[in-house]
This record gives sequence, C-alpha cells and structure tokens, in this order.
Amino acid sequence: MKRKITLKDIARELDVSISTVSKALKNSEEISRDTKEKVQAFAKLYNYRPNNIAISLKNKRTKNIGVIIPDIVHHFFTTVFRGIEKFANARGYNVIVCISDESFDKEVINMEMLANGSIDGFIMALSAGTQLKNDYNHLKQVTDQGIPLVLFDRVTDEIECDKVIINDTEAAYQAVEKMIKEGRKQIALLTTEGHFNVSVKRAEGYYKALKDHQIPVVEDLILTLPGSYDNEGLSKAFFERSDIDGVLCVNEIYAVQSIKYLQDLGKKVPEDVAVIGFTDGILSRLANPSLTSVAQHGELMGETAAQLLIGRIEADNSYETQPVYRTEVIKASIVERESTTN
Amino acid sequence: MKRKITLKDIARELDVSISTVSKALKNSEEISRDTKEKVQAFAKLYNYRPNNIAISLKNKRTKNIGVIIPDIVHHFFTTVFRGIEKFANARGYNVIVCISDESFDKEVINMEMLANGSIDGFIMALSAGTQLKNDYNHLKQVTDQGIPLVLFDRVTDEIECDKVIINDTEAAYQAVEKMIKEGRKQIALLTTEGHFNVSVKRAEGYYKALKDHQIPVVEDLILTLPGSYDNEGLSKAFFERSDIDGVLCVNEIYAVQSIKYLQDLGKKVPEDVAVIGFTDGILSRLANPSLTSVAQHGELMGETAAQLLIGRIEADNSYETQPVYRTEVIKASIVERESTTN
DNA sequence: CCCAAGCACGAAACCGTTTTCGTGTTGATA
DNA sequence: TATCAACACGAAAACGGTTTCGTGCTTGGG
Repeated sequence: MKRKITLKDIARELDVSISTVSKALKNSEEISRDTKEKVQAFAKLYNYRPNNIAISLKNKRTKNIGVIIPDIVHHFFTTVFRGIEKFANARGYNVIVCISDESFDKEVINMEMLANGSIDGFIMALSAGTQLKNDYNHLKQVTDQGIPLVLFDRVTDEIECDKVIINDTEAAYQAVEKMIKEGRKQIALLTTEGHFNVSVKRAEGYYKALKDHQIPVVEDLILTLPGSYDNEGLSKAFFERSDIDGVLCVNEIYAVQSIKYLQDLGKKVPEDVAVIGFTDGILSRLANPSLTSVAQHGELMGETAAQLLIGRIEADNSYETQPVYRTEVIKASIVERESTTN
Repeated sequence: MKRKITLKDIARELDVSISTVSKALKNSEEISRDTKEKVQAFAKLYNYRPNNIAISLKNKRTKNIGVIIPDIVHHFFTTVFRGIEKFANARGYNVIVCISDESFDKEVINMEMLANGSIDGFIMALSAGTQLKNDYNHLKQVTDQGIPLVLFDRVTDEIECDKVIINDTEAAYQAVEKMIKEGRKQIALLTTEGHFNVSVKRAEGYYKALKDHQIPVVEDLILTLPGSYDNEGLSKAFFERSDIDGVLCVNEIYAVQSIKYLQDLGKKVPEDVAVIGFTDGILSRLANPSLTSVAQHGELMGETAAQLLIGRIEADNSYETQPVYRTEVIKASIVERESTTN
C-alpha cells in the first residue's frame, strides 16, 4: 500500500524547500530549469497529486456543488440531475447529491451539513414538506451567507435567487387546446394536491384553455390525488362516466394508468378518449398506445441551472452589491404520439 | 451578508485563545464553567459551525463517499443510488456522484478527480467501456492507495475488493423454469452484447434451465442487441415466427417493447406468449398487461454496498494486513403479474 | 574594485481546526 | 514558608497546500 505523496515528501527527498517544489510543479518562472525538471520528474515518477482538501481550505473553493432533490427515482429529477452533472463536470465541478425525500426536516439537515464549507453553491427543488410548511429560513440562511443558490422546478417567491422553471401554464394550455381542436369537449384533469406549485400552474393552464374556448368547467371532471408520483387514489370508477373524451394528467404515471383503465372499460385511446401527460419519460415512449406528452426538457433545465450557479460562483468576487437575479424559463414542448389524434 | 464566523473570530471577540474556544465548544473538562458558558452562548448567538474542510484536512476523513455509475436515468441504478444515499446519510456521510456514461475515459477521470482527498471510499458499477477494454488499472491504483472500494452489479474478478451482486443466473433460471412449467417450449431470449457481465450470467441461467428440462436451444430464438437500455435493433420481425410462446428479456424495456410487438402481431400476452423481464421498475408495474419481472432489489443492494464501504472506512485503522474481502449476493425474486399465467 | 540588479531559492504566513504540551496562578499541605 | 497538585488556559505544531516577501549569491557596468 503506497501512501499518497505530499509536497513535503518531495522537498525532503530532493533537499529543497516546500515552496520550491510547489513553484516548480506550477512551472513558475522563479525556478531554474534544472530544478523544475528534477522536481517534475520526481513528481511524475511517484505520481504526485495535490490534495484537494488542502487546496479547498486554502482558496476557500471546493469545486463541489450541492444538489438537493426530493426524489431520485423519478424520471424528471433524474434527467435534471444528469444535466447538472454533465455541465458541472465539464467545468471541473463535482456534485454532491442529497435526497430530501419530500421532507422538510431532511432538507434542512442536508443543507446545513453541506453549507459548512463542503460546497460552493446549491441547486435544489423544494420538497413537498417545505412547500407545505411554507418555511424557507434554511434557504434564507444560506443566501445570507453569500452562498449562491439556484432553485429549479419547485421554486418559491419567498427567496430571492436564480431560478429555472418551465412554462407549465402555457404547456398545459396548449395540451388542452390541442384536445379541443381535436373536437374534445369533456376534458378531465388529473392533478395532485395543491401545495405543489407546478400542479397549480398546470391547472391554471387547463382552466384558461377551457375558458378561452368557451367550454364550461365541470368539477366532476377534475380529480385531485394525494400522492405525487404514485397512482394511489386513482380508480377505474372515475372513468366510468360516458362523456369523457380527453384527459390531461400532470405526470405520466397518471396518464399511463388512465389509459389502462380506459381500455379496461372498453374505451379506445385515442379514438374515444385522448390522453396527454406531463413528463416525457420512458413510460410515455413505451406505453401502448404510446403517450402524447409534455416534454419538460429536464436535462436542459439541469444544464441551465448549473450554468447559472457556476456563473455566480465564479463571479462573486466582483459584485458585492445586490446582484440582479434571473429566472430562466425552459419552454416545454408537446411530443405527439399515439394517444391523441391529429 | 454575514460571513461565516470562525474560531479565531470568537477568540478575538471574547479575548481568549483559539484553543480555549475549541475546547469550550467541545465541553472539555479543562475549561471552567464560566468560560464554557460564555463561549457557547456566543457561538450559539452567532450561529457558529465548524468548517468541514478544515476538519477533513485535520483528521484525513472527509465523510464523503464517491459513487460512480454508468447512467443515472435508469431505474435500477437509481434505486441502488437511493439505497446508498439513505444508508450513507444516516451514518453522516455525503455522497458525491459521477456518471461515467458507460465510458472508460470518464470513469478514469472521475476516479482520479475524487481519489485525491475528496472522498473516503468508492462505490461503483463498471462502465461498459471499461468492461470492454478490460482495463482496471484505475481501480488498482485506488485500492493500492488504501482507499476502500465496493463494486456492485457490474463487477470484475480482476480486482480484489468487496462486491455486491445479485444471483442473476439463478434468477434467469427460475424465470425460464416458470415459463416451462406453464407449458412453454419455445422460449426466446433477448439479451445485450456480451461484455456485460450480467447479460452473460442471465443467459447462462437461460441455457441451464432449458438443458435441465431437456429443451433444445434454438439459436434463432436468441436475439443479442447492441444497446443496453435502448430498444434499438429490436424489431417486430423477430416475433413473427409462429412458435414463440415465451420471452425472457434482460431488462424491462425489451420486455415492454416485446409485449407491444406481440400484441401488434395479434398474439395475446400471456395466453399465447408469456413475457418476463429483469428490473422490476415502474414500466413493469404500469405495462398493459403488467409485467412479470425479476426484482433486483436495487435499494437493498445500495444499502449493502454502503454498509460494506463504511465498515471498511471506519475499521481500516486496525487491520493493516490483507483483509478478507466479501462478496454479498442479493437474492433476486420474481414478481408475478399479468404477463405470465399461473 | 564597488555597487546594483537579477537570479534562484527559502522562510513564513495563511486557510480553520484539533490536540499536545507546557505554564502561571491558586490553595492546601507538610 | 516551601512544595505540590489541581486548575484554567495559551502556545504551537500539525494537516497539505499557496503565496508573499525576503535574502544570499552571481554577474555586469562604471
């Protein structure tokens, strides 16, 4: 077991000072060619690598970014994470991931753990618990310390920072409008409980589309489910009413499940009922019929968030004054497949 | 913007030495009650938190573990990761994730980045590129340095370290046997190219089950696809032969796609053809018919890997001699759903 | 021959902790 | 009154680097 070699080891071995070794390895002009070659050769031979921790301590930069997401076993967050990781890695940053599991407490604990020097900035999506509690002191503390923060998807107006969101309302509007243009009139909405910002915004788009096309809102056509990714509470009974001819779902799980129930009830998708979901994941592609879906471009969202964050991190030497925060809007797009007609 | 407060700040403010502050905060017996109370009150007031980086440098322990996986947008890896994160977090460790994207080079770069002090140990699944190249020097380097390493799922015999695998061969055997007991005789195998260890092992189980039940192997019933998670290369034509009555797929994507093609060809699942996949993910649950699938218990796998790793990390002060490495086998189980009969 | 510039390198501070090893003061004891 | 613990605290080294600021030596010009 060869232990890691340090500057001190090289200095001792070559009978020069630590500073000389350090400079020689950085190819400093101060050091003679002879010495530089000697040191560099020795370092190569013994595979010297500077200790990241020591460097972090010295320059107060860790080159780590903290990502806190509610769940990882979920296609959307997963793609966002891939975008973050990709961009960050290309810029020499590593990514520390914490899963809040939709819990306020875990979110707080994780942030505090990382905020004490482990990372240079945060990227996060708020947990359900946090949105429910409406308590953002942990975020405030972080930003007050001057640690850059970027919120994505599940954001809040309470905190001033950079944000990346998608145009949920318009996307839902377009999805509903598409079904209306197909001649549908009784369009159901499957959504989740209200503390999710995104669900509310998608519902808004649904209402607005109906209104703009003079279609009355039928309360019985709107089903609000408790879980966020589970299809708990969704039953076949909901689809038994004979007049439903379209369904908008705030995620793809609901959508695929809806298709299944509709088919069980002898209704044809898309002939009798059109179905559109959010989150254009693998489920949408492989469903039968495949699912027309609102693509949220998670990877782009992640890249954008990482770009914003790293920009802040690497610029915060200059501006000490109140910076102007940006909110980037990622445009969702509808991917048309077999669960709608043309 | 309140900057972070340090021991030195407290010491200056309270007119005591840094050592006194440090000890007072640790409730050392050396320090008088008066001083301790004073220091602790001040620390609380100004919300003092020790700097993680400094502590890491001091005790040469980062409380970070590095996870390197080929892909994150994949249900199995995602669940394993959740298991790792869960266990690690409960033990006070953070998780740094790098995605190798199935590339040997990225795997090497990521490992080198993290191996220079950023982490206390690695958990990883080998990338396709690495298995293809059969070059494990980067792993050897890491273990030689005394950094604990745990391999999971995609492992190699070339490296001595702790490993966590599932009993792929037996699971595939059982899946095939199940279909045979349902009276199936022409069972197809959809697998991926050979450099994936797991595919090979699953194929072995397939062969063995056929052999044990005196069913001849029909080469035309075995389809080897290039990608690992994409259904590229999988076409409806494969299923046109009339005699197929069972399909074993090495992942759930192939399985769901197979169901779709079979249905398109007018064959009924499971009446005419049974389908069993690996990776019991959301696709399996929501497919129509829902998919009988081999559950790999990824979360348990992740927890096991994290437990092994943290055990090594926290024990490696004692044993300097060659430790005895363990290989934990996670037992896969078949989750029966609608794509097979009883 | 003297002085100044320039070269090549080293000493030391610093980043924020922890921890060992003093050390000055007090009170009790012989 | 001299001695000795016990007490309460500080100085300093250490972790592994970077960086500033000397400094001794050589050399060239006057």
